[in-house]
Amino acid sequence: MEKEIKILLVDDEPHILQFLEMGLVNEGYEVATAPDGITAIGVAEQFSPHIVILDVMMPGIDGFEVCRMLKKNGSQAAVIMLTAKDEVEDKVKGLTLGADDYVVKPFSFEELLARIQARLRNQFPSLFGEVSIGPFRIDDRRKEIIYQGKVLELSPTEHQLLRYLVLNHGIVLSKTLILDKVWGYDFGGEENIVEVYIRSLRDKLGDKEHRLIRTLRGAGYRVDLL
Amino acid sequence: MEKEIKILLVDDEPHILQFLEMGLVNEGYEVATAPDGITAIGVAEQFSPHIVILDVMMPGIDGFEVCRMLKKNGSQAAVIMLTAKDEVEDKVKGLTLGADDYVVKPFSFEELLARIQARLRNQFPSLFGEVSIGPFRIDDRRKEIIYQGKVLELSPTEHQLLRYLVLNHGIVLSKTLILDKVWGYDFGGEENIVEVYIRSLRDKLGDKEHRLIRTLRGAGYRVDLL
DNA sequence: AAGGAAGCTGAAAATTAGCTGAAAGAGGCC
DNA sequence: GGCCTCTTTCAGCTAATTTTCAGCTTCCTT
Repeated sequence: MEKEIKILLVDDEPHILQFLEMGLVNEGYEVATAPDGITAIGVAEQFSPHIVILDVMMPGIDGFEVCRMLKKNGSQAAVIMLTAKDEVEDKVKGLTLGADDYVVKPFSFEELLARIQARLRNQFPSLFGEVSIGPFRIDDRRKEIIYQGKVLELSPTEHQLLRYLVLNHGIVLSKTLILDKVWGYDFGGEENIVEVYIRSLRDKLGDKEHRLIRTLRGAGYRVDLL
Repeated sequence: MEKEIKILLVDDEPHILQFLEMGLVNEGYEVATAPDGITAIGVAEQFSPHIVILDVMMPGIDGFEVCRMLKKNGSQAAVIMLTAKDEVEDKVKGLTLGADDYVVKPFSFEELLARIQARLRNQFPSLFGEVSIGPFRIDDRRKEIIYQGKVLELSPTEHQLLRYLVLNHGIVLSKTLILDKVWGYDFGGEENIVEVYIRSLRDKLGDKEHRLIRTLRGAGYRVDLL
């Protein structure tokens, strides 16, 4: 597996916090959260995140202040601020105070994700770069998986699943584990969905004999690179 | 066997505690237990476990708090939390407080085992590695047993049984014991099933003379490495 | 050598895991 | 709205696996 990228989320609204956290964990990031500025400073010290996502409007210390303090403490983290539509002039203020990027509420999760990745590429290029594993190449930047030189046409879930399987090739992964890692902890559905997606991947990989993605009855699945 | 891996179990229900302890000891782990959070903190300090398995719901200090305190005390341990189905949002909370993984009750023992091993691999890779015993190699990651260089094709039960026999080679194992360890304490069937499976293993190992898996009439079976 | 207990064996019966195709549901987009 | 893709559920199917069982062999005891 690649090195874990750590993100600290700071927002006073538990809803948003939870929503973002689940989404980001699901994307494979290591996530910590804090409900206010003070906590955030403390957590950041121990957690040393690569990225801090900061709500501007918070009770107590506001986002700008947190940002300033982080930088003062020598944090390497890139800071992305979340700001409401009618606080646009804050943008100027924010940039001068060290924030690296902005996302205006309401925003789509995909947009935030894109910003995060853009930042990471700028700030921590070493963490990036596509991985080649056997006949696979995983290009996170392009969100592509290349198999035997050809780009696979995958749905988002298929992509995540295959990525997870390939990065953990040679290891048996139970359906429950896969469900947790790919679908997330709160997924309420049946394990059968894993089977369905495995099938779809096998189809797209031309793995008719189930040699690439092997089934270990009663145990799970394992990718064997040929 | 990885004899020196230490696990601390914390749960207020004696049933569960005992059940898990037996299972884990059986798997070769060194196990300590604690019935509540306070005790757990104390035990952890002396025992310095590699893994702590924590029930979330406990009288007195709850799992989250214990987790936090452990980390504060500089514990290296990975923390796996046990949480009830309807406490799913706790998952989110837990991860931010330092737990490394979750298992949702009710869970199978196998599932917990898989999580433990996954964690160990992440956190203490040096402790890991497949075991070679005589002509056998047991690779738990791949869930494979190699005999004389060839991968054995085993059903789940066959795999467990052979693994248990080989790890305890040289020791006579009674059918009752085997039944308990491989089939579980609640198995209601006949001991004959052990004979049936032993036979199947002998077949697959080419052990026609019963020299590898020896029968000790009235006592049990013993694996003799040649 | 007979009788009985313990273990072996092959096959049948019962159970279950995983596969599959199709259909229903959920969003997003024009 | 209507159309698209993607996700999820579902039920029937298949085949692997587990379990039972009855008859057989082997070994021990007397």
